[in-house]
Amino acid sequence: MNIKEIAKLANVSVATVSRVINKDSKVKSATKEKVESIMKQFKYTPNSHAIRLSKGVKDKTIGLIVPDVGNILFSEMVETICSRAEKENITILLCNTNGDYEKEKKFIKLLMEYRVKGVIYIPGKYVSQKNYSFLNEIRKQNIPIVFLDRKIEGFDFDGVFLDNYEISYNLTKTLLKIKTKKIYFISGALEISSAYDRFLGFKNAIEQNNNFETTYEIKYGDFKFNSGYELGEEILKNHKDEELTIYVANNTMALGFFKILKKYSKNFKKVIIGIFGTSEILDLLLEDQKYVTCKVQNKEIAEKSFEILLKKIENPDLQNENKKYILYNSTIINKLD
Amino acid sequence: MNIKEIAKLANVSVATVSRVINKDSKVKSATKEKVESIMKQFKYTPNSHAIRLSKGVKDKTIGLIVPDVGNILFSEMVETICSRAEKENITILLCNTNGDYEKEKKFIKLLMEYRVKGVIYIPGKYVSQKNYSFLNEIRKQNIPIVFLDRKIEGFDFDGVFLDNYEISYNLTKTLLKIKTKKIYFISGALEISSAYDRFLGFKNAIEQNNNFETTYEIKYGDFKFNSGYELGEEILKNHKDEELTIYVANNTMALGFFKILKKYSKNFKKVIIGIFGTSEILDLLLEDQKYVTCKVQNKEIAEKSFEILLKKIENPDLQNENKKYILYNSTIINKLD
DNA sequence: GTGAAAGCGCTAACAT
DNA sequence: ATGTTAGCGCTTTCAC
Repeated sequence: MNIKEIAKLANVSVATVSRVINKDSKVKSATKEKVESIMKQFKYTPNSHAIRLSKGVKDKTIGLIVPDVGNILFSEMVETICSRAEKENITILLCNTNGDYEKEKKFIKLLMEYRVKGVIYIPGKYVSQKNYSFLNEIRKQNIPIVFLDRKIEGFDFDGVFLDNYEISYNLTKTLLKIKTKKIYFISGALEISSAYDRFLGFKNAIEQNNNFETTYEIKYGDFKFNSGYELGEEILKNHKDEELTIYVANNTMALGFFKILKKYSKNFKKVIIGIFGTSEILDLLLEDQKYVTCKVQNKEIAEKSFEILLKKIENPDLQNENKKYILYNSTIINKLD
Repeated sequence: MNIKEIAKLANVSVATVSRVINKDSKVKSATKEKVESIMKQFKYTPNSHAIRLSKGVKDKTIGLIVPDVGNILFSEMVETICSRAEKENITILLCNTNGDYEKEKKFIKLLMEYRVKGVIYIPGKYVSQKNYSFLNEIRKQNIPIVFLDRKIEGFDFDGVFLDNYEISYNLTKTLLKIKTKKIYFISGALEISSAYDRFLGFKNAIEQNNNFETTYEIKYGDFKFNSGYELGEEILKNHKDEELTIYVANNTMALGFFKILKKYSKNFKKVIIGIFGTSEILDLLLEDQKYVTCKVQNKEIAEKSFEILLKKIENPDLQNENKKYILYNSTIINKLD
């Protein structure tokens, strides 16, 4: 149903219909009502592209692909990007993927169709069996894309990340200052690049810094509260020693771990905790603990990713320049004594 | 710069340029390169509306206006709405306002220009001196709009909210079961409808349920962590009695309050806390406390707002039907003994 | 391999 | 107060 058909049905010209739509000029109220009733009857809604094309409106929109806006880590990134975008009069199409491959693919295609000016992409898991060629397609369209926080192997795009490996390595090294037989590692899914790099940093730090005196055991979680709680319980209920050393790969799981730790804490004389990332609340909870942590610069990397994207949007000639991978390091916060 | 001009500069037809843009058919590589270099040189990017108009693509987008996506309360709402929207193949334009009137106005106008199919609107403060006539304009365009969580006085739109008054009234009533001389109320800005209704429920509960034996003092915060901390300190450092009763109007401020309470807790024998809303982390912190709280159904109201919007989008005839204001009540969680 | 031209659905200037 | 019509910038069929 388009304006022409409405016009015909109402026995008026398209111009009149257009006027009615836009509550514009002086249309006789009789005709106005007739047109409106026809529009209603046929559930007509004007085509936004036609309107905007004829009005000469161009718009700057970018796509923002996020695993889970409900997660405070990402929502802070989204907020940062929104605020910067607003200043540039750039509008944001928000795509929440749940970390799901199919949705990521669907959204990328959608954004291409929308002809967005650029994309900031926080992937979920990278599954090597899956086909990520949709990333090639978007490149062919010359739409700049910047990875944020997590990467997909094998694609040469710009990206801004935490230096997960390095930070985790240093954090573990600090943790090892307290001699322990064993460290439990509560990990995120290793298909997520950040989780993998954190694990790798942890593993290498152990292997390179203690002559293998310390062993470790890894538990696979999903970066969420409950998995910290549940994996924590698995560990706590089976651990007989009065000393416990544990490394939790993100702060949300750490909160879950704390919840269960409270229940079991009487069993342990000494609990040492390493946590990748902290937060105001975590600090509160950790007050009486011995722990090692670091600040996660999520807002900073989000902002940086936007700046890079902006530059690419404004200078399409840079599009095929060398891609930038930027890593943000972070100082270790040592509260071991 | 448009396709025609590019064509002219490259000495080819628009059709050829179009083919180059779309990496489409067999274009001689010489011509292809020539066209591409011209496009690059003039920073040409095709007009998305023209493309989509000619391709016959229609899109369903809605606008989502939020004070602060970085706030977990709202980000959970956003997540809920995103997920539902994705199922309906509806795309979301995210507008982060910072609670700022000017931005709200700007975004509403933007969304009208975009001809979005509908809007979900979480306002910031309602300032009666400001001019909210942009809401009339969007109504004239027949774009359905649903208020979420907070309202603007004087506009007859659909909306879904917590029953802030009722819940707060009940919460306070429960709190009053413990006799106290005075209750401190850490409030949000009263220009925010939810904050105001919570205060009103609190006030009326006190006045109606204790023959005015209990007095109260209100402190004005901004619903954020720091304001719980700072207002908490104001209260704690001046309160001489060993008993303290306090009502915090949202859970984020409650966390801030906890932080400062830890510092002062030795001064008090008995601290009773009322908190509007809770969370997994708050529960953790409250474990050894006497408190009254309630679950805030933020996801539920978000989902409901989407359902209402969807119905309006699908049945434009309902557009001018009676507006719905839906209030979500919540049971009080009583941990006083 | 390339071009000419119709058409996508609307707006807005100009006519009447 | 209403109609006619030339665009808006692109895609796509059909010719060549």
